[in-house]
Formats: sequence, structure tokens, C-alpha cells
Amino acid sequence: MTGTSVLNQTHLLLPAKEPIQSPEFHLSLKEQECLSLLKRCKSVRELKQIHVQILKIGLLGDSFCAGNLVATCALSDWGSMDYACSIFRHVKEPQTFLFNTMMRGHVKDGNWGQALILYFDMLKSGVEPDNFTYPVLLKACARLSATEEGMQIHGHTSKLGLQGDLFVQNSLINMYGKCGKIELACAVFDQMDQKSVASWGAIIAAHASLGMWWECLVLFGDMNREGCWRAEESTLVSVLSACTHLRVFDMGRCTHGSLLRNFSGFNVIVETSLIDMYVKCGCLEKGLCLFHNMAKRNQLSFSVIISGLAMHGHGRKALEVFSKMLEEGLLPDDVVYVGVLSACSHAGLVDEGLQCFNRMKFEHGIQPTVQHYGCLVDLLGRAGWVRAAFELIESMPIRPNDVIWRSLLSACRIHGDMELGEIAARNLMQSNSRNPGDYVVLSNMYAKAQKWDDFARVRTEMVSKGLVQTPGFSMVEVQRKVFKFVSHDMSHPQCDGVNEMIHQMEWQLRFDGYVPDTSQVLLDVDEEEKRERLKYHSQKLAIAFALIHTSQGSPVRIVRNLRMCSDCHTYTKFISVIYGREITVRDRNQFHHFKDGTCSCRDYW
DNA sequence: ATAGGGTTAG
Repeated sequence: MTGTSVLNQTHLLLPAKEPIQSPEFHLSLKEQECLSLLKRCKSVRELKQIHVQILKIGLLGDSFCAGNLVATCALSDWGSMDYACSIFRHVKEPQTFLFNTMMRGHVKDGNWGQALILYFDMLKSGVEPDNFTYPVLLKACARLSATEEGMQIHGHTSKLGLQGDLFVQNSLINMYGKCGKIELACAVFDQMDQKSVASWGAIIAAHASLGMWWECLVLFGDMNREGCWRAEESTLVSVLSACTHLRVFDMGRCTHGSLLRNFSGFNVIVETSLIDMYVKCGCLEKGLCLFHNMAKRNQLSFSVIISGLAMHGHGRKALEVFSKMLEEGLLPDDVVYVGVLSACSHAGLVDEGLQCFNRMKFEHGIQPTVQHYGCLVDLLGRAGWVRAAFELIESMPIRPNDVIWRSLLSACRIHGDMELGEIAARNLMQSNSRNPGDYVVLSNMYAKAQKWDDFARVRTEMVSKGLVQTPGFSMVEVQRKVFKFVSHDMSHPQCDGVNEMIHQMEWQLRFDGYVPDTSQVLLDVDEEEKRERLKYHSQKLAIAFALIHTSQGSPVRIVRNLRMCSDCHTYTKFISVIYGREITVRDRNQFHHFKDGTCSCRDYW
């Protein structure tokens, strides 16, 4: 159709089908022509011709025609908001539909503020908004986190009697969620007579964005219970994220199942969240498998797999994946570098870590944050460069936080540096973190050095501050139930069997050359007593329980609150080979995979 | 007669 005006093509002037004549609305023939033309319009150039034609037949003042002209221009893929604005400016008496359309256009282009301004213009010129006005407008408020305007607009919807409109309610939930006003979002949600899938999606997303993971899962349960089981993909991603943060593997796997059943072909976001879930819940293999089968990977996909490999002690592999990421032309950000540096620190790759740190600053222009310094302090400290770690803390341009002092303290404990350990501990005790673990570590250092006076002084100080030593516990999943074992606590209902098993295991292990390592039992008691204490560490109770209640050869997964002692580490290596089990243990920040008598951390942790 | 809610992950 080059060169000829669309309006010359007579077939375009015919309406597509017989117009429906309703008693309320009667379209003149000209209006019908106009509408039919606009429906076929495919470019701005054609639109301009139609615009001229409308001017010629004197319909510009007609709100209906102007509205549709603007709608076509503002909302189609090829449209231009600039042109829509110029048409809009020439309409003498714009009406609701025209304002709504203009607002939609602005929102579509990401000009959230413009949409708000237009709304207030609309009110000023006395045009009454309707139920179509608010969802668009509230989306703009949500994107701007404009709480005040959002609340004001909420008021307007009530005044107009729109509080019962499902779309308006869902938009309100979303708006309050994005503004961080969770109680207001819940208030709207709770008052709804009918909830749609999107209502549940909006309230779940609102909780997810605030990190209220537990509430997310509860709401998801409520949603299913109320017969609303067809959750949207995005909602399942929020649920998956909650599972990851709470490390509830079972629920995570179920969510993966729902995704498989209800959606075909996952997008990058779904796949990345799945990988993160599997990796953080201990299934590195599954995460890697998903990662390798991804059709498309982005910065975040690499980010989760790198920090996952780090968490599981595969430092070299993490660095390999990092190089691959760079090869694929993806730029790392600060989070990726946290993963890379922690990979180096978990694997003891000191030179590589320092190299990466410089690369981050000079090649990729990323300002190191306190987290990056934290990784570096950890890297140096664990590797035995305690003094260098301390000097780094003193020279860094950011104020060190508790995490940094704690990692120095931990390094001092491992390498027996009392002087720096005391400095680190003093900094921790002066801050208001009130972490009993810090007192315990320092006092244990004194115990190890046989300084029993200092030991007593620190313990007394801890008690006088009202702090209680956190008891060590291990949790194990058996037949979809979680069982918790506390060190030396034999009050568990299944403990009879466990006690027997503990003895049986000990005999087996001794027979194969296991020697209890009592060096970490910091009590002023004899060797025999120390060995007795070691026997009932929570991890051993949990392993015994799992060996009794799971079938031969099935993997054992344990989660614990504190770092394991070196004896439990050795012990578990023996168990993995003697009982032919793969045992995964997660402590606060990393995983140990015991298999065939070795651990994935290669004894560096 | 035309039009409306969600892009979720590290």
C-alpha cells in the first residue's frame, strides 16, 4: 500500500461486520467508519492519515473518536506516546475514557509520574474517574512506592463506591505491598468477599517482597485450602523463594512438581529460583543439572550457581563457572563477586581471592562493600594469615561490622592467636550484638590455653549480661518428618534405639581405626569423661537415628545450628564409608558432603 | 463501543 492513502481503499471503509445496535449507544456511520479504520491501523503513518481524515469530517471534538484515536496510538506496539499527547492536547472536552487511555499509555511507557499528574488533572477538570481508572493508576503508585498518593487514591475509590471491584482491590493489595504497607494490604485482602487467583498472587508477592517467608507459605496453604489451586507461575516463584530462605526442601520439591504439572517450558526466572532452591537445600547435583540444561542463562543464574558451589566447598569449580560467565559476555555485579570471594575463602584459594578482589575493583569498577571485605578477612584468617586479616580490617575504608570481627575471632580460634582473638572479641562485646557464641569462643580459647581464670571471667561476664550459651542441635529428616536432637539430651522418644546404635557405631568405627579426638572438649576433666562427652554430640545422635530409620544406602541430610567439631567431622567420614551412606551436613553457612570416607570440604572449613 | 489487576530470582 505504498503511496496510496488507506482511506482510498474502499474496502477499508466498510465495517468488519454488522454493527450491534444497542439502545443506549448509537454510533453514527462516521464513528463506525472511524473505529473500523483504527482497528486495521498498523503504523503511525497510517494513523496520521486517519487523524487528518477525522479532522476533515469534523469528528475531532467527538470524544469517542478522539478516545479511540489516542487509544490506538498510545497502546499499540508501534504507537508513540508523544503523538498521543499531541492529539490529547487538542481535545476540547476530554472524557473519562480518554484520560484512562492516556494514563495507560504513560504507564506502559514507564512514565509513572505522568500518569499520576494526569489523574489529578482529571479531577481538577471535573471528569469523574471510573472502575477502569484505578487499576492503572494504582500500578503507577506501586511502581513509584507512592504511599501517600496511594492511600489518598484508596480513599477516592471508596467514595466512588468501587471498593467491591475485584480489579481495584487486587491493585490496592499490590500497591500497598510495593509500598511496604503490609498491614494495609492485608486489610484490603481480608475484606474481600471473593478472591481471585490474582488476589492470592498479589498478597503472597507482597509478603515475599518483605521477606516474610513463613507468612508466604501459610498464605499459599490457605489459598489451596480455599480451593484456589491454580497458582500463577509468578506466585509459585515467590513460594519457591520462601522455601529457599526457610530451607524447607520438601515444600520446595512439591513446588517444582506443581510447576512441572501446570506449566510447560520454564523461563529464566523460574529455572534460576529452582536452582537456588536445590542448591541451598543441599542438592548441589540437582542444581548443577538444571543449570547445565538451561536454554538461556543470565547474570543471576550464574550468581546462584557460583555462590552455591562456594557454599558446597567447590571453590575451583566456582571460579571455572565464573570465567565461563565472563566468556559469555555477562558482567558480574557486587553479588556475584561476593559468591566468587566466598568460593575462594571456602576452598582456601588465597592468591586467587586477592586477584579477584583487585579484578573486581579495577577491571569491573565495583566498589567493595563490607561483605566483600568480610570474605577477604575470612579468606586470610582461615588460611592462617591472621595478622594480615587484622591489618586489612584496620586499613579498610568501611567501618567493620560484627560479621567481620566474628570471622577474625573464628580464625584466631583455629590458629590459636590469643592476642588478636582478644581484640576481635572485645570489639564484638562492645557492639550490641549480644551473641553468646562470641563469649563461648573466647572462653574456649582460654580453656585451650589452660587459662582457667580468664575462662571463668568471660563465662561470668556472659551470664551477668543475661546471655545463655546456645545449645548445639542437629535436625534430620526421616520419612518427611524433621527430628531434632540436642547434644547430650537423651529425652527424645526414640532415644533407646539411638543409644544402642551409638554404641554399635562406636565399636565399628574403632575397629576401622577411628580414634576419638578429645582436643576440642574444653573441660577440666579426665580423658575417659571427655570421650563420653564426645559420644553424645547432637550430630551423632541424629546420624544414629537416621541409620536406624532409613533404608540402606539412602542419603542422610542433617541441618545443624553450630559449626561441627573436628571429632564429629572425622566420625562422619568413617560412617559414610562403613555404612555406605552419603551424608550431607549443613551448618550456618556451608555444606559438608561426606561420601566414601571423605568430605567435600577436604578438611578445610 | 472502546479499556483494567501480577515480571516473580541471587
